[in-house]
Amino acid sequence: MKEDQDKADEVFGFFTEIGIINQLSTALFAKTLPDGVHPSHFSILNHLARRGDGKPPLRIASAMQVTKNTMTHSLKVLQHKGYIDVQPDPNDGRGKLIFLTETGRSFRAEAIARVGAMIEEIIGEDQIAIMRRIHDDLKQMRQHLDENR
Amino acid sequence: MKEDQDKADEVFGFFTEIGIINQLSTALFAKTLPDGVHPSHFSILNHLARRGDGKPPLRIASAMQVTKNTMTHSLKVLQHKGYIDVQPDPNDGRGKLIFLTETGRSFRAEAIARVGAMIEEIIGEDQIAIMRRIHDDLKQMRQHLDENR
DNA sequence: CTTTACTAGTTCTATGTCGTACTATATAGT
DNA sequence: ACTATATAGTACGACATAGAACTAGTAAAG
Repeated sequence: MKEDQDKADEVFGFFTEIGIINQLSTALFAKTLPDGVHPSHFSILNHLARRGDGKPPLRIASAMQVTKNTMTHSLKVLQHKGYIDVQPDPNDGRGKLIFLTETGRSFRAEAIARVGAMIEEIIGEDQIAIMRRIHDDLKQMRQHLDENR
Repeated sequence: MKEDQDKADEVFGFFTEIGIINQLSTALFAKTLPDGVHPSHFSILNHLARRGDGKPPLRIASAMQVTKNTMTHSLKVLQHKGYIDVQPDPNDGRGKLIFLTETGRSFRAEAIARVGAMIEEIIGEDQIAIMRRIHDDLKQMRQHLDENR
């Protein structure tokens, strides 16, 4: 019983640490982004730019690990800001396809530049070393949680 | 320039992984808690039980890494559920002190039991090993971010 | 074909969190 | 003592996110 408690404490402490790091990095990121754009919204633009646009919302939602409800909302915001273009899927009457606009691409470029500058300022050699050291372990942990949810 | 881009990608990828792990673990945790109690609310009860109650909201807020606004809201919920007791601070006319009720303590005990069972089911030797391996690095990263926000 | 089951997206509602502004009390500077 | 500044907590509004119920279109079974 005592050991169970210790184990629970260890697990709890670990995920608490993860949560705090996530909170701090997200806040830092949000402060850096222009025009009050939320990190999750930037992530969508970034995903579309890197992996290619013209994808349906549901695909993007699963890639971003959010529900489709959230994606509907986020896309509405991005569309209203003129960063994306929403078109019907010609092959599926229910579906839609999301495209980056030129405005969206240049916004992303500017955001990347700002974030890059922030990273230069805050993330040093030590932090990069930590990231490299634990990256594989984190990936494995993520996969395990993903498979057991 | 190319190297800057690579570095930014690496940093971005790292925090993305952290974010996903946080999201998955929080969701898992939330599903396990009884009575629809939010993880952050459980954390408050847990904190009071472990570190001792009779503390002012602001102290709890800084320990939980949330703003005092959020703490006001969370405490209102916990008070409404009868898990905590809010009393004026006799030494400070502005302040309040938060105490766990018996209901709150037994709720926490039940939650601990459920979470413990969930952990037994999902977190194996490999995961514990990962946690131990990277714990110090995570702590260091958290401290660095905390000092540079 | 027709019916049934599934999938894509939206709407509505609820909730946790934060930012800003505010009140009330406490402390420091003069 | 008095004034200025700081601190504890609250009120209000904004927003990202999730769950449940719903619409519309697709696919599979008979």
